[in-house]
Amino acid sequence: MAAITQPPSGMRDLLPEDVRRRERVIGAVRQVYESHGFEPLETPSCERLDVLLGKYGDEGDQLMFRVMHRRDKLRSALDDGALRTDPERVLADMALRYDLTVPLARVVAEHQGKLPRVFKRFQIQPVWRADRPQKGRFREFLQCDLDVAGSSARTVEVEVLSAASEVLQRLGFADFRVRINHRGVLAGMIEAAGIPAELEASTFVAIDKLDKIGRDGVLRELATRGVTAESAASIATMLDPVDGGNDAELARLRTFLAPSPRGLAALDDLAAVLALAAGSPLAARLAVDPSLARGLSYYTGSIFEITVPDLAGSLGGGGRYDGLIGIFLGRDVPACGFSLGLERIIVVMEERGMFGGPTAAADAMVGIFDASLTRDALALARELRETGLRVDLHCDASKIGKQYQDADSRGVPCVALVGPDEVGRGTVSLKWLKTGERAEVPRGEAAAWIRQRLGTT
RNA sequence: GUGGAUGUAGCUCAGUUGGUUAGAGCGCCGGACUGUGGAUCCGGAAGUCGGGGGUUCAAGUCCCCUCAUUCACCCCA
Repeated sequence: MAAITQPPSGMRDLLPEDVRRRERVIGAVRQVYESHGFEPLETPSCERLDVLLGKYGDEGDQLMFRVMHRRDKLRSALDDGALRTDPERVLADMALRYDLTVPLARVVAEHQGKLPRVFKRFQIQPVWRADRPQKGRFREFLQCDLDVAGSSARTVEVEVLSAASEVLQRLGFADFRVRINHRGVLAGMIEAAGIPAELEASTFVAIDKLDKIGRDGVLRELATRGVTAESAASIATMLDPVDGGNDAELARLRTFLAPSPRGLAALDDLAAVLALAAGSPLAARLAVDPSLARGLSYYTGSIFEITVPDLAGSLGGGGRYDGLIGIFLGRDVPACGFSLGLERIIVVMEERGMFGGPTAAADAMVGIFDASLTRDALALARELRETGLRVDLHCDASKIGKQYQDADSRGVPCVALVGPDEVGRGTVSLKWLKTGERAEVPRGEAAAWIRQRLGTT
């Protein structure tokens, strides 16, 4: 039986063209993040299990890829009395990181003395989730995170969202929305609707499905989660859409949240963020949406999500998490961040044809006229490379026509060749494949000839 | 983890109520064309029909299991 050569489910090989596309997108992300004054950070792919568990909610704990104990520790774990009741906890001591936010929180706690009081960091690294793959969802994917730890100023929210939306703008997206809500608003809604606090998390989930299952769907969902019909109806009313934009939405919510001081404070918070964003390119994208909930349990304040019409999930999400670092450090440090999902951005860009044609690996290829002239070909390639051109060398002296064909099939725009005649005259024969133009020029002028055409075609 | 759809050549797909040696287009390789790619023509290679089991005289086709892909749910980037 032949070996299975597919990578593990939900994980992918990236062929050269894939890598080039990703690098283009990553380059844009990095450039924008750096332009906002954020510093790079990298952390290990694994974390201790205790660092990760309990930070994301039950679902998150289950979707973590765990790393088993090795050797003797594995053997003794197999003898552990708790093996049957909690095997995943007993058999594993590490897990692949599930996001980049919890590792950041750990780093802030671990290296507090070495980091600036307000730490603005970006991090572009893969994360792993043992989810079932589907469109735009993978088990290994790259997150592009941007966070500020150490400040509760609302400028942080605006900076983080501005950077994320500038990335998308620069990549050519014209139709994304930045949805924004606040955990305090949600808590206030639940309080005002008379739903007991222990149903809060469950209610979040139901509310979050509004755009997918509609108002009636949310009512049904709330009922199955144990919310009374009266409370559910009250919540549904609070979610009804309003005309007139964000100000009207805030005003409307203010009437519902009157009985909840926490809810009103959260509205003030949201209003502050909107006010700071006013007049910026971000402002036109921002949409207050009381149905946005988000499942990760560490969020405490504003929460955000960026969506486009043609993808069910989001291109990115984030929020404020003022309690997470405190779990590691013992005293709370406010923090807020956003994460763009590289794969999802690429899925949409590919579907929309936003990448254009394939890109070539080299600017020119040097052919080998025959085996006796191999050294001359090597020398020519060297000369051209010294001028900064990307130059491929045909690997052998196959038939000349074949060599031209090889160059063309790889998208290399130019072939340079030295045969016996050229050696005698000190020249190079050049051909520009796209136009068919041919020329024989003195060796020293070959690079200029190529460069001139690279710019124009 | 739950549900649906789909697995035939490198790619896209045909393949009749089960019936001889499983086909096409594109791509690939070679030739026509021994100092120049793309066009045309000619020729060629390429398949454990995802894997295993079953039914049958006979299975790419029917049944079961399994694996993979994909879409949706859950949740999320």
